[in-house]
Amino acid sequence: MKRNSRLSLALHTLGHMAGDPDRMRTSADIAKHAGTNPVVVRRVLGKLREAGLLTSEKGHAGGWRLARAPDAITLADVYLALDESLVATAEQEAASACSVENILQKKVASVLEDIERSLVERLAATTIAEVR
Amino acid sequence: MKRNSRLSLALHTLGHMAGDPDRMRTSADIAKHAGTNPVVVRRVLGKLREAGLLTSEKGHAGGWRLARAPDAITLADVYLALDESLVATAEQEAASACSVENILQKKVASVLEDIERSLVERLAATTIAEVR
DNA sequence: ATTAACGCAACAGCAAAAGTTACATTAGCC
DNA sequence: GGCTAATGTAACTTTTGCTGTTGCGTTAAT
Repeated sequence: MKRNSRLSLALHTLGHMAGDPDRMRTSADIAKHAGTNPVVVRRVLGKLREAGLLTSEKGHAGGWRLARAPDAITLADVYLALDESLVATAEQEAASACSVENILQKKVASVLEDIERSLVERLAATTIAEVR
Repeated sequence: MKRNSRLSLALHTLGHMAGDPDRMRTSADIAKHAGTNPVVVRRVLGKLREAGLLTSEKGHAGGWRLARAPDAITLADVYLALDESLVATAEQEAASACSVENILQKKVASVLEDIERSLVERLAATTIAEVR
């Protein structure tokens, strides 16, 4: 895998699940297809389960499945579930004694927040049913 | 210093320079004010010099100064000069055999490119003369 | 009871960034 | 001319976050 791979892994997996929603997949299957490790898969998909996008079942015939219809899951849902950001977060620091620093922080933070919002909007326009 | 500190360091320094453009500053002065190391300062400011935003002079009375008027340097100029990105760059990979992956990559890359463009636009709206 | 799955914690390995040291070069100043 | 104070740069160390890995407990189907 590569940098910022959690989102890639998540989207990739959900994309495939969208194409055959009833099939149960094990983390080992998924890992093999994605070229990574089952534990990593469980780590990432676990977050999606917390967010209500996936369900997992333990035991012999266990594995992972979508928790709702593929066209009811957007790329933004996945992105937000992982709470990792594709936009650098402004450094939240105690207000410094230096006014230049304070003004800059406010400016940059406000720009980044807007950008992040608009990123999420854009991602919300596509569902995982549309990526196969 | 903290994560993504090159841009912070650069903006912070240029902000101060904008307030007193004729004063020559040594990397040691700047490092002290920014709580970092002169070599790090030279590394970062060196990129700004390459981009034509700063000039440096060697030798006894050497140091750093703005290369143009403070109101002719935008935050975008600084951001672009450092060619580090606040928006994660889409992974440029050889087209995979997996169509889901290919479609996703295209979608995500296109969103990220738009977002990056709009970030630069937003940063271009503020000059370093406005942050003090 | 066995087997095959997830859940989780702990640790190892790696890569990028920052920090540091060291030294060459340059330019002002006596 | 020699001294001093600055940049330029390379090499190394340290730190940090992420991925990968191992190990083991728990759960459920057969």
